[in-house]
Amino acid sequence: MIRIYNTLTRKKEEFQTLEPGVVKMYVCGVTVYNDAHVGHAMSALVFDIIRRYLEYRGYKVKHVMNYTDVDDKIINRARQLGEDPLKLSQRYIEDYANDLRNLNVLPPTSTPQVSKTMPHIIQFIQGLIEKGYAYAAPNGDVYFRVTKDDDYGKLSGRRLEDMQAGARIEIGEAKEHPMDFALWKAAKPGEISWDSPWGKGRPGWHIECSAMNLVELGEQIDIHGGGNDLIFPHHENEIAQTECYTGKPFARYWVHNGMLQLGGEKMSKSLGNIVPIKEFLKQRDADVMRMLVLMGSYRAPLIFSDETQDAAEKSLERLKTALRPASPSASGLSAEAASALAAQAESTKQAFIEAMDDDFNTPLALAALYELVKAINTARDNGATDAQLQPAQSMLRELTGVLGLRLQEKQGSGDADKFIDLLVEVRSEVRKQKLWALSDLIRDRLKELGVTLEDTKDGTKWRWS
RNA sequence: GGCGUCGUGGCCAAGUGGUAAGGCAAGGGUCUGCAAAACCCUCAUUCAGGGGUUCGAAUCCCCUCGACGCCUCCA
Repeated sequence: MIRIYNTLTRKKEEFQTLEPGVVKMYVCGVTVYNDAHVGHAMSALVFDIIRRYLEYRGYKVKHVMNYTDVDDKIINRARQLGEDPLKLSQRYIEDYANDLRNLNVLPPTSTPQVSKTMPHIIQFIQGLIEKGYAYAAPNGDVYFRVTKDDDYGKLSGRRLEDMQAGARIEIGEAKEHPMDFALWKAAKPGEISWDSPWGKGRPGWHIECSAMNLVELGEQIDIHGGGNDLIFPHHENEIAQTECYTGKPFARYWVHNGMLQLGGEKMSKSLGNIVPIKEFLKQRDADVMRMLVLMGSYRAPLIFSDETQDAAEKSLERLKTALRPASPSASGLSAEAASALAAQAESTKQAFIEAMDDDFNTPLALAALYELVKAINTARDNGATDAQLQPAQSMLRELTGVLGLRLQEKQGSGDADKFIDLLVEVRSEVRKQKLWALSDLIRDRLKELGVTLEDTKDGTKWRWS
């Protein structure tokens, strides 16, 4: 039985889907106006891992991730660049999709865009007005009437009175209540706009997700996800809109990932302390970013530093060692030892599932994998053949695959490999003559070039590092 | 000011009532010409601090201190 922490109830709950065997999952994507950073990557990775695990457990997952392609920031950026806003956002949509691909994130089953959902958004707003949950102001804006929604604030645990106490709220003249929020914004001169019953304009931020959910997944969904910075106001307002419109509970489980921290602060575009995904991938393998996410709880802040990245990289190395082949001169394992290894593979799988079932406890799941790593390496040291290692290694591949790790050995560039082979061969001759200084020089210099040599009783092995 | 999350060894981190997982780093050992990798051993009487509940608390309650997120766009 899978248990998931639900932000709405602040508790772990048993996971039961609306429809047996099918998970409807909606995850808030990004606003596309510049390069996505590793904080976005964290969120994408968290929900990719959740999706992969649910699929592993036999669910069919409908994974919807939206693109906000109509927004103030996009309009401003487009104006700066003298570019059409929708062309600009389209460019960044492709760019982000590419970043996700490079991070080995499975493509969502659907990626709706605001600009392509306009009729549904307008219809949604119309419906809210008809039911008295929204009103059109004289200036052409349409607002949601928070006072009409009895349980407004239930997701973030706020009360309207508390929020009014906040000093930073400005009372818009057109609003009935200071916390009323825009469903539709009247167009300013020269701005991109769409026709509506309330004049030319564009949707407010929150309504798009309500509308896309309805179009893509229906009135009720299983999982609604996103970063915990979206809990208020975005998801709060989404619940309000959708539940007032449909009269039904919206999402069963609200799942929020913690923020990625750089230098003790949240990484965000507005703070400017960002590391773009592309920059990260120039320095490190995609697995490193994923490992970083796996090493901590998805709900907790993730510390992004050179130290944590190094640790993630080393941990990956450790997983990879277990996948290396047996010694060619292996004498074979006793039947007893071989079956012990098979037993370890099975118990690791059970422990892995148990850990992941408990709110996707990836650190605990990794601990289970390291047990298998140790068992495999010990078996190899004790003379296991490839055939004997294979079942356990397949299990390790299977489980790390569920987490989305590729665990590929580093590749060199182009034709270098055969020259390294040659160099290693020459060095072996040098070693036979016990010319240690020369042979160590070759090893050290290759190390500097990113090639690690290991002298074993089966000869010298090398790999890119 | 309000709401929320949280504070576990040098670093990352699991554990939410039964006596501290795991990874990285570090030290010692086996192996090696020396390394590397692997394997073995060591590494928190203690869980921010102070009270309380309990036979028993890192885990529950209260207080204090501190960090982070949200209350404005934000994954």
